[in-house]
Amino acid sequence: MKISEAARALESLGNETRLGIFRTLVRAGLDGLPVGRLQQRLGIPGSTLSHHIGNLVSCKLVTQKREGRVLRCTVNYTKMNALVAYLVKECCQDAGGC
Amino acid sequence: MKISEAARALESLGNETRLGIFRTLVRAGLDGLPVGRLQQRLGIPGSTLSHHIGNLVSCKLVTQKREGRVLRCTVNYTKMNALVAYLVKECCQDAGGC
DNA sequence: TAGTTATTTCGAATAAACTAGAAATAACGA
DNA sequence: TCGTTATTTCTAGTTTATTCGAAATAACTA
Repeated sequence: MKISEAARALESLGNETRLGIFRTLVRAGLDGLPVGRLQQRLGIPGSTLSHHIGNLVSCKLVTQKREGRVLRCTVNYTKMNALVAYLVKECCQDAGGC
Repeated sequence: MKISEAARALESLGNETRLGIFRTLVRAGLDGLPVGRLQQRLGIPGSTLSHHIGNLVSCKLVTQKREGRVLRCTVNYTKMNALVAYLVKECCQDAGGC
């Protein structure tokens, strides 16, 4: 993972509203949640919510799939795990290991 | 860890310059590095570097200790690990487990 | 096709972050 | 105390993010 890609994802999660959306989706698991359900749970105006979800999708932390009238959002666990791994990798390498 | 605290730390890491500083310190391990050494390695103007280090320190991802004329910066591994844990905790809890 | 629900896009106001030069402070050694 | 090195604080210009109402689009149902 490139540093610019990691920074982009961390920046996305570094907004309290987006982190709230993301954490709600993490708890929801593999099935995810429709946008409207997120709106119910979080109480955010639709345009604001859509803007933040778009941000999470654009850096691939969240994926979306249309199901009729509903857009279902799901955490991209592969991306999440890669991001977590990026933060800690090569730890203490310049000092000869932890 | 509160969501506001996690978002604050993620926001800090979500800037490419700061992420570069942080990753350099992660690789440096427990001994960390003086500010000047970071400046040599990263080639950032002093005032900009100081500003970003201050940001990392203010959200406790990095600690500083004066050693004579030099200020040594070290990653707060406890905080780093807590942040990583925050991102993945309660995963799939609303769906009955992963 | 008309109506309804779900969601996005547009637009514009407000707020905040990033950058870096210059000046200030801190700590040491002569 | 003076000079030198290390780092921060000040300041200001520029850029970028956040917010949300209103209007537009998408998909279904009658």
